[in-house]
Amino acid sequence: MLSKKQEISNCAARLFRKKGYKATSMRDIADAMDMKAASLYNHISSKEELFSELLLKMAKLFTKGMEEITQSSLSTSAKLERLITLHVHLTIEHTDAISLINGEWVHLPPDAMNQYVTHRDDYEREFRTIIDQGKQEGLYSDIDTDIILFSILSTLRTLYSWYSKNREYNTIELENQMLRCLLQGISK
Amino acid sequence: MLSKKQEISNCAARLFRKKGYKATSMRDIADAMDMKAASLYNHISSKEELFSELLLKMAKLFTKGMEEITQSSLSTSAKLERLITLHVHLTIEHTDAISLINGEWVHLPPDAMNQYVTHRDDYEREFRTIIDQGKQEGLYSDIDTDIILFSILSTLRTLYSWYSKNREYNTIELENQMLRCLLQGISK
DNA sequence: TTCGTAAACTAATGATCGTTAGTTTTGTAT
DNA sequence: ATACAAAACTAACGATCATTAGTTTACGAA
Repeated sequence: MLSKKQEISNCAARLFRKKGYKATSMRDIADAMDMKAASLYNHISSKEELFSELLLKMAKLFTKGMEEITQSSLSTSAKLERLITLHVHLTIEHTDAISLINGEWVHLPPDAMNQYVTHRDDYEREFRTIIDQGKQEGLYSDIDTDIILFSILSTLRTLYSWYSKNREYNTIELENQMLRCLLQGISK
Repeated sequence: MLSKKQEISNCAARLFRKKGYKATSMRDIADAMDMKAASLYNHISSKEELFSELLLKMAKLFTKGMEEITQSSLSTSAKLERLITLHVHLTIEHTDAISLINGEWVHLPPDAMNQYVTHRDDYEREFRTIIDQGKQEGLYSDIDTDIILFSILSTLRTLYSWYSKNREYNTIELENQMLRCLLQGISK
């Protein structure tokens, strides 16, 4: 069974996603939890912290996943494939919270913002390293690494919105199609 | 020379992008324009309308571009290429306003929301039709059309954020790399 | 049953929001 | 110079916000 705080967190993630952080009031969250706004403060300390914890939790999951991949002895191409499936898995398991990564992170308070941006920059740097390594090994085309990185990440980071409308999609099949689409491209 | 209303609109687009619609106050916009908030109302009628006009203007530009492409006699592959360059051009010319398309559109008031969603759905339907046509012609792989569409659109719709950090990129070269990346994929 | 605490409640505070009313300034055409 | 309108200003409105203080209820342990 989930703790009340966890319930509130899940509830907030859903509302932050639907209406945005600023447009979601504590009263909105309380209504969805069937309580009064003031009662929320028996379980959380502030709206900002509720939000920060959601985003930093996701950032840490990505950092952890990236560490496991970079420290593995997998081939470069296998590492990139693992990165794609990491995004697919985290998207399926944390659909609401992951949606906040794309735009809502700008509302983080300064301290959480710094932590978040550090996680994000580190993640992107490691991602870029893997692509560069693959290019050196002759695996990938000579398109600008930054463009490849941006293209793959923008698709993976938006997957949550597509997945929400297609939840019946088999996880393995979704992984498979994403891998083919992002690696081989759409041309025959 | 730009009208004052146009100046306010550009200014608002920049702030809405940076801080989000809800987090941007009329006083923020006024400060950036070097006036008082109340004075803005000599030129605009409300914050909501200012925002709606920005988003609907972009939606109409995409609808117009799509119409010109679908009504042309170009080959299917050329049509898809033109769609990609359409996104590149609109991104370069309306970087701030286009950024609102991804997440901020949820704050549209009901009437503008209906118009916006209609534009968006029509656009996606036509995009899908072109991809399906290409598959029938044997041009593209048999990956789920929805996944191809989502993958291409998510990249094109996020291009503004990448472009903002790489404005020195030559327009033609950017188009070229996007076309290669989205059509041929990254594998050699 | 009683005690103690966790968690709900009501009520209110100060801040900020979009917007309006009423007034003054600015700039231009006569 | 004068008249007039456009556009700036000050001041304030009602609404809503996150949060706090103080109080009551619910409930398991003794």
